[in-house]
Amino acid sequence: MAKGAKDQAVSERLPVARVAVDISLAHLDRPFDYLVPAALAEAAVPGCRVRVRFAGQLVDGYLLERTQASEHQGRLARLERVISPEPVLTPEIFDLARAVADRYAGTLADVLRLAIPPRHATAEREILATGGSKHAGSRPAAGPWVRYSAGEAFLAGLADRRPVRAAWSALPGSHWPAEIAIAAGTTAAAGRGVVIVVPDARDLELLDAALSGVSHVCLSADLGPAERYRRWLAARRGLVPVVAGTRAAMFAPVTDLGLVVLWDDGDDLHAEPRAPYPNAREVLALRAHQAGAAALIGGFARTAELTQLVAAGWARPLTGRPEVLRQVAPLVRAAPDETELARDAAAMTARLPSMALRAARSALAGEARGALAGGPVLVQVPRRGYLAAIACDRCRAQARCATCSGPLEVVGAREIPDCRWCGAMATDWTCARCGSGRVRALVTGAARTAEELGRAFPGVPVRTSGGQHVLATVTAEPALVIATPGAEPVASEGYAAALLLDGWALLGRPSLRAAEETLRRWMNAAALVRPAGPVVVLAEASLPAVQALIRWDPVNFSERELAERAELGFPPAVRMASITGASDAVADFVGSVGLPDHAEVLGPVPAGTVPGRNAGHHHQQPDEPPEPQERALIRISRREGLALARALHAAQATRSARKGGAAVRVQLDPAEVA
DNA sequence: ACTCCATTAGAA
DNA sequence: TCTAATGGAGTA
Repeated sequence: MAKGAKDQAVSERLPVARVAVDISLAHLDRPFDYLVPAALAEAAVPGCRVRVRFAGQLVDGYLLERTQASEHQGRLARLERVISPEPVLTPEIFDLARAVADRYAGTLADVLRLAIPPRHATAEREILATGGSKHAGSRPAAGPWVRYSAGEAFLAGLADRRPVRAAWSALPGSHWPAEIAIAAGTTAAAGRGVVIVVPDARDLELLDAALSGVSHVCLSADLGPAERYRRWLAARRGLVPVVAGTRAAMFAPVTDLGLVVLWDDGDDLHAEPRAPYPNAREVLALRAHQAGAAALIGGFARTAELTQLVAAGWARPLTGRPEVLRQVAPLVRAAPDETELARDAAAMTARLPSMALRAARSALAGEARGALAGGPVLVQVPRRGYLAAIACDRCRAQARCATCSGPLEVVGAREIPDCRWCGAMATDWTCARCGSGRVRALVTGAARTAEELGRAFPGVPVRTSGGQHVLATVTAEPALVIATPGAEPVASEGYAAALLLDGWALLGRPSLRAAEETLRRWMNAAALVRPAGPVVVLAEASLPAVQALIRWDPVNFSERELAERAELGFPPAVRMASITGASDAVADFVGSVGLPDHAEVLGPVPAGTVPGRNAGHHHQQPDEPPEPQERALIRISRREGLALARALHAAQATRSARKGGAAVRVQLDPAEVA
């Protein structure tokens, strides 16, 4: 039998390769079989990257397994190339990625793009020299964990390699990176791997320092491709047992995973913005479940989702001992915001409640009779996004868009306000209530607040942290530290006091999560204050979120929150899917889904527009009219969540197979539903 | 994105 | 009856 070069011999051993192609079309979301040429027999190992001809073109893919025979009836094509024999897709990560895709009605290809960093050939060739110390340390002492009721039991579980799962409520003032480092060190000393995920680069820095005694690598988005791949490979090759990082590290391939850790699980940075929009909490919980690993998930506050995991019996509370909490909890007082005084930055210092000013003054100066020295005072102010809201100059009603009733804002130095929801310019705005045509800023930014406060405390240094300039730490010197939520620096010896000025902006948002999110931000700031230090919050004391802060009781608050959402039929008590896109596309798609019984369709309703000048879509004309978007929600019981995801995926498959109509975005558990 | 194949319209 | 044109399905 004469054969051309193309028909060269096929591998004798396991001649068939099952390949997942890197194409994110729902109807192609399954393995395809290829023949392994004899020349590639050695390199074509399970998990390696390959290149194959698919539908006439060369595409990347991952080799899933080698088998003896194929089920496929037709002729098999051959692997074109093995990109490298490095098995980057481990069995654990494959199972996880498949489960995440199924959970979120997405494709394996999309999840693998999030999970596996691009290859860097040079980094792959190097013999690794990693940052962390090489040998596994000995088991660390329980240290701060003795202050938690179940702390020692949890560590004992880690040491015994048991899958203990904790819903962690960190004690205020605790140095949480050290507590995580002890849990990680205990797991590593027991010979198992650890994955730790924190919201941002600043948290990662703190954690990196705390992990100095544990062999680890840090993964974050700001590493270059080479360094990123180098560290990721170090974990994959089993050279380091512990990986710490931001969101993408949730997929890090550590050897013999024994513990997953997620800090501050309510932070929206844990939600991946790319399809299929997985959330780190869900991914890590799924991963711990599949790998038989322990889990440590939580923060100072408690999310309804984590409470749901406790209610389902998946995790157990890990909370501070009551007697310890009584000693360390900040002394919170509420100053009601009756006069809308904080909304008017110009008058803010003049009219700041005397309680807040007194607290700040004595904290800066120290207390004469006690041993307490003066120290820094943390002032939490609204984030930039909330700052630029504007109101009617005469009657102070919030200025709203004439088209869609969205809030108006002024961006940068521009004169004309535009709508934050639909983007329409409000050229001829008049107040709907009093008819005035003039607007004023409701609040100004942190910089302005800093300026105003500085004037009220002459001689006291003012530091600001937020936006582009985030401070990681401040010294124990007396100073005013103005920070936006999430950017609060850690004070080396704790803050002498904290003023929480952004309550109205946070609580007033039209969001299902407004109260929970507000409490989370308050607690994250208040937790940085010295034990039993003063905290003043500008909000009505009777509000549940304020009560929870005063009593430092995130668990009870969250349980009520979850119960309330169960009553209203909101996540996480139920599962929700959102379908977004052009209006006919949404209607079309929803109609084509073979919905499971008891699924409930809400809408579709208008959902703003896609901005026409989006830089990401290069072929869109700048003057193209923005396309009106609609959104439908589908609600179903948690039990049937997987069935719904499967149905949505199937509908996407039908749609992508015969390229019918415009794309729709399918999102499970969207961050905002209200 | 590309190919293959079935179906169908058109012309001998 | 043959052939070219067209659309839809499948992609190994």
